[in-house]
Amino acid sequence: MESPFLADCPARLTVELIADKWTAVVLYGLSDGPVRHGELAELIGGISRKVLTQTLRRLELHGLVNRHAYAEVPPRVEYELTPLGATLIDPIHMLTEWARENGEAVLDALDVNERKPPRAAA
Amino acid sequence: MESPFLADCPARLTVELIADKWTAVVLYGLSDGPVRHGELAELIGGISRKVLTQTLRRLELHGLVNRHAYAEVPPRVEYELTPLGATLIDPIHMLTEWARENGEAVLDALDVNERKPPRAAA
DNA sequence: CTGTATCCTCGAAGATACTG
DNA sequence: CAGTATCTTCGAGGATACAG
Repeated sequence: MESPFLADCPARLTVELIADKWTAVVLYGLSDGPVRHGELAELIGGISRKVLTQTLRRLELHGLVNRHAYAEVPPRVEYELTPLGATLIDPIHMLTEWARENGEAVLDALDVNERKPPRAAA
Repeated sequence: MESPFLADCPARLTVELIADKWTAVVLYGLSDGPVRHGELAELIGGISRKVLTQTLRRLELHGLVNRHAYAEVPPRVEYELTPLGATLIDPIHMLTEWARENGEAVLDALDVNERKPPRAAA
């Protein structure tokens, strides 16, 4: 009943780890070194503080990100990739590069296909 | 107000294209050549027909997948990657390879971190 | 500055039954 | 076999206000 080739395979884990609106973007935002919470929020743009925190928490939990809170006033908290997290940057870069190269083509296809009624295919 | 480095960049497009529970898996399932609807469902496992169809439709719309319906009885419909869609396989493979190599480490981290109360960090 | 709590919306995804 | 329609559930993510 269960699944053939991917059901419990680790690949699924990774996909689910990244497959939300922000995770990949957050990781990308951390790829140049430690960043503060607010800084990261601005860098990314469009993400709410709550969701950013949630995302970072999950990444921390999964061992991909380290959180370092400085006992200062005002508070300062920096996040950075763990060595494990850093290894995910390459795959993510592949995706962004793909986008840079093929993003236009996707938009074109979208544009063309939207002019045709859904199932009037040739 | 808007965003710094990724807001409208094509990378976001790709992430959003893949960032759902099934898209990457479906693409992966098509990476070996044309597959029939039901075949694909079984191959993936755990996906409902409805969601599979929806996913394929969106991929078709974005120019990543081709749908070929044969006028037979019983009906046969095959899906396959377009050349554009095929270029996405490499990045996706990167992810699955990452998972194969680091999936365990992630689970370990998860395991360790779950024994500590959330914010009692050292 | 950082983080949490609460409320709310919206769409993804599942179950099921039905059509071509 | 392929696909659609309907109903429902569930959680991600946004807004806001507040706390340390």
